[in-house]
Amino acid sequence: MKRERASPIPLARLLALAYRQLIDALHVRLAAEGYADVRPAFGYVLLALREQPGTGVDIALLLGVTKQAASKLIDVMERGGYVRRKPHGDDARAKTIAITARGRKLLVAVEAIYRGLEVEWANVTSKERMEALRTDLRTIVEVEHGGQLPAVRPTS
Amino acid sequence: MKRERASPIPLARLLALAYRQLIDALHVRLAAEGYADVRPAFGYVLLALREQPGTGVDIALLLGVTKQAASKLIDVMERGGYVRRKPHGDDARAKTIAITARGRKLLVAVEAIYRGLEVEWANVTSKERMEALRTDLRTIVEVEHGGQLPAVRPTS
DNA sequence: CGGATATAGTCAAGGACATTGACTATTATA
DNA sequence: TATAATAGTCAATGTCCTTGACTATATCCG
Repeated sequence: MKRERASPIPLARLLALAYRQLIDALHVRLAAEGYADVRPAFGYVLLALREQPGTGVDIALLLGVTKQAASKLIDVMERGGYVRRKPHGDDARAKTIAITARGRKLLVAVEAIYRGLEVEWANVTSKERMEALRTDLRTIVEVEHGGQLPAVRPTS
Repeated sequence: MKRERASPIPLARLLALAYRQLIDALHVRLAAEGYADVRPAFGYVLLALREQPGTGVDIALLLGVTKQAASKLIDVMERGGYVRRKPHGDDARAKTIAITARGRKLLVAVEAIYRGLEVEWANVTSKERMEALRTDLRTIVEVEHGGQLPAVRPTS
């Protein structure tokens, strides 16, 4: 016990490290399953499109980036076969971006990997503590944003 | 209760949102105190240099980036007056990077802000839950890295 | 000892990924 | 129906990181 007094590890650092750990492990395992071209933002987009298709602007708002950035991301996702652009029925300016079968398969793979990772985490704490972690983080984020989960903005 | 069954919010998303929330609030408050030029990586560097000076390579390893990237960051931090480069006593190739008085003041300000933010978080959960959060995150990260906290790599 | 090799730091070029700005086509408004 | 707002794209730029190349100094080892 040299000097435990110095400085507790900043919570921000712990959050960053835990996040990176999760994301890095996810992408390692995805690559092993044949999804080597997946970028972190893909998941957020596909999760939104799983329920129903959306426009480029929808996705820009979802991610909290400009529509130009969203457009480029969709380019990449479309090249990878995860989404498809189609003409929009009601609005000739807009395009409908829809998830593809491959996109849905990716989501299923991601969810399986996340389940595995969360089990691993629960093994070093406990099922209850992991539940509390999830609940508390959600509460904290929602309170700050008036009960709604905000856009993601994965990086910074 | 429409469809609660759909999909639980991924833990990764909660971690990312909580992290951003903390970092964004920190920088807003720092700017209000006259530290508008502070970048997220500053804190990690200053925290390491608070105990003792280090070299550029030390900082590159700390951040998990190349020494070129570290060098540029140090340029910025030196321009801001938070660190100072000095010739290294023992090694004429190396330079000693030391924290300045302004750097120390910034750390004190950061810590005060973090304390305030963690109190705010504890107000929406509880002191005990926040303690558990910190403990569990630390455990999870340490277990994955053999009992040691790894480098930061803030973004990605 | 002294030549091969490793290391600290920097400069330069390029890449990844975002931004702002400008533009077209279409839709909504007044 | 003129005017303003909106969806999408292209181009240029900015930030921050990387790889590659280089100099100066330190260390290793035959």
